[in-house]
Amino acid sequence: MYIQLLYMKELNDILKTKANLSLPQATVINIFHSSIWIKDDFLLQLKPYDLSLEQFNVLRILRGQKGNAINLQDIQERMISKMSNTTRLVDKLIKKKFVKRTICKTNRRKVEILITDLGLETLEIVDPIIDETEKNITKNLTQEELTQLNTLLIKLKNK
Amino acid sequence: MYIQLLYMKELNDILKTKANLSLPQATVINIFHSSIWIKDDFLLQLKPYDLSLEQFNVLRILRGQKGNAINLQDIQERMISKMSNTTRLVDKLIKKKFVKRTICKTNRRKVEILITDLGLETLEIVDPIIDETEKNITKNLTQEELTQLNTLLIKLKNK
DNA sequence: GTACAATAGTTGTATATACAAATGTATGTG
DNA sequence: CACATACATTTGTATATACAACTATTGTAC
Repeated sequence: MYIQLLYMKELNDILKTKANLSLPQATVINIFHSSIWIKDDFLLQLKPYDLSLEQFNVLRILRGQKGNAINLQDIQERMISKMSNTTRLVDKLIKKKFVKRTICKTNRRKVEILITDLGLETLEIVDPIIDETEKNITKNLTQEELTQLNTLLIKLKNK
Repeated sequence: MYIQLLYMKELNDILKTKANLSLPQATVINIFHSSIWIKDDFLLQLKPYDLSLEQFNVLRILRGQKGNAINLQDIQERMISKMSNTTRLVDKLIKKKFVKRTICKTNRRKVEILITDLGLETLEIVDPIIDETEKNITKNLTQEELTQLNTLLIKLKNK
């Protein structure tokens, strides 16, 4: 009885979820699944450091400024997902003492964000972990296949 | 002055975001960007019908049951992202009168979810819009390229 | 210089999601 | 049949995100 139920369920899965998918549908689903799969892996790695994926990314953006401050708009442009509320994301990084915020002297509407030493030190620890995760995630594909995948994804978006 | 600033900014973008990316890094970023790009498009299309992407997906899962009820666990297994709290997602669909919930007679721990006529009618309207969106999203790639992309994405995840 | 629009961020509110604990129900063991 | 355990869902709480309204500052036109 149990075995039959299991069999029915698997059959169902195949019928309901795998079959009948058009190529556009399958593509969309596969991209979603890949993205979620990768994101979950990253979050797992970042969790011990109390960083969300986007917080980690913003820290890297700030480090990329090499000591120069950067304002919120410019951060937003470089973010992976253009989420509304970079203010509050930065608030959280401030609370953790990973960044500092000062008001721009030449234009007081602007805010200048700068990574702290603690932020830099944290990146030093987390970076290799993320590198390793990225390598691990892509390890099933050869260099050529990865290049191909990137080419296809870029072509997908750009008319 | 303006032109120079713009130039500097673009140069920066190239240096900071495009260059120096390893193949694994580029792959991860491209998958994220594709996913976000597609999701935003879907959300835009679904917005007039007050449906989130996952709500729409659950409605389609329920329709796939062809009149049979399905419990929360089984819904969850078929969802795109295994988000915690299918209860509350279903609550929202109930509030919109798209689904009904009853307690399973043979196992009262379980809950049986069934799509309503209103839910089915809404799907009839939204389905072609989503189909069109999917086709539009994938229109830059040929059939062979889409097949290739799917093959690579599947290979990426499956060891 | 006053008035108006544009810019840069912030705050409020609603909804979404993650995670843990709690509730209620069913099942297996002695 | 009392007990522990497993199961299916719900609830509580914290955080994340989306969107709109708001504040403060700057630029521009007259």
